[in-house]
Amino acid sequence: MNGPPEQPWVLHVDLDQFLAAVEVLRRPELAGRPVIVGGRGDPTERGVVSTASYEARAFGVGSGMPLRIAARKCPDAVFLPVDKDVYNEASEQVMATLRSLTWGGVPVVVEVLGWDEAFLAPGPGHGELGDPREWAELCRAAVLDATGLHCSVGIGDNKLRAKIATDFGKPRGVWQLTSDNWQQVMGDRPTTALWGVGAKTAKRLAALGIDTVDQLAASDARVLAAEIGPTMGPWFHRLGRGVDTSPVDATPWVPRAHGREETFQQDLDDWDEVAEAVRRITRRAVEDIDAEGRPAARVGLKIRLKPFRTLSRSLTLPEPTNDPDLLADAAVSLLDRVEHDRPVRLLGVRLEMVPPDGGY
DNA sequence: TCTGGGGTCCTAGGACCC
DNA sequence: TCTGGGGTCCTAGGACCC
Repeated sequence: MNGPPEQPWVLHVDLDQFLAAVEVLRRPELAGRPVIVGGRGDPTERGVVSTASYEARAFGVGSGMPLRIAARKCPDAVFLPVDKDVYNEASEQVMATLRSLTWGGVPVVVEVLGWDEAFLAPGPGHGELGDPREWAELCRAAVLDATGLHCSVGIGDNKLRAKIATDFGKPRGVWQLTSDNWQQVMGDRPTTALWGVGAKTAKRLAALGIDTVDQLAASDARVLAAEIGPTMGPWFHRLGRGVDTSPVDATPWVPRAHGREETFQQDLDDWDEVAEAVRRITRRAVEDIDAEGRPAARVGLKIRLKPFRTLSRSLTLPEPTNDPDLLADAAVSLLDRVEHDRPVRLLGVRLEMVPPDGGY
């Protein structure tokens, strides 16, 4: 089954090694060198790799890897700090370029997925669309021309298939995945090849005798519903068949929450210091909800203890507020619900905002 | 060897109400 | 003496994604 009939094709555009590419763009002398962006750019600190350039990936460096390990694998790499403002700016330039495109005589619909990804579909009332591969190449050329950044494009008959297709096209390529070749391309692959199936879910499915996409597609949806849940079970079953009817939707994304967190270079033993850190991190989170213009309705605390264990605590405020002191007090009060018996490695404060139309 | 920081959505159980 | 059935809200935690 495909997406909605008015969107016969969906494209997924994904920038190649986005953070590293943006850094090379402003420092051309780095071209061809292994570049690793992550943390504060100091591989002796606690932190992980956000993006490694293809040159660095050749040494076995990848996203999520601790910077210290990355430095061991690739000692000659250039380590750079994450510079959000610059990536935001580059991202907006890319998205503006995509929004300016037309297909079938009308503007495309663009759904932004993050810094470096977007879904595209022909807009309502479009005319003849031609070969989507040709259009995908035009799209790649437009992004390169406007920003100097390379991207890959997945073509699908729905969002799910377009998204999965992109990986096969990387880097700097185009790949098409539809109901015609879904089973041939995906059938023998493990369930983790699907968007939304991670290691934990794969293990649960394996316990039901489901290891491959084919087996998931052939499974009994009622059994999955009973074993995994009435919502997730049938959804996984649809994933196995590549079914997705959700439209590409240009409605601007409305954030529901903002959070800040911090991993300490040295674990905190002193719980007065922990409380102080909670206050400091809360104030930073308040900046984000202030920028949004909506007060917080709930406060959540995330705390990682050593040995490695992550806890969360949360509460609903009596009244929504953006008062930094009230929010800091609320966040600190959540510490009372955590045993003070182990050193703290990470603290996070999450503020859930009042919905924009919700009122209160 | 050590495991970031920013998010979203779903589930399950308890409290509470009618 | 036995405590239904439906609904909402709150909290903790799991899983996943980029």
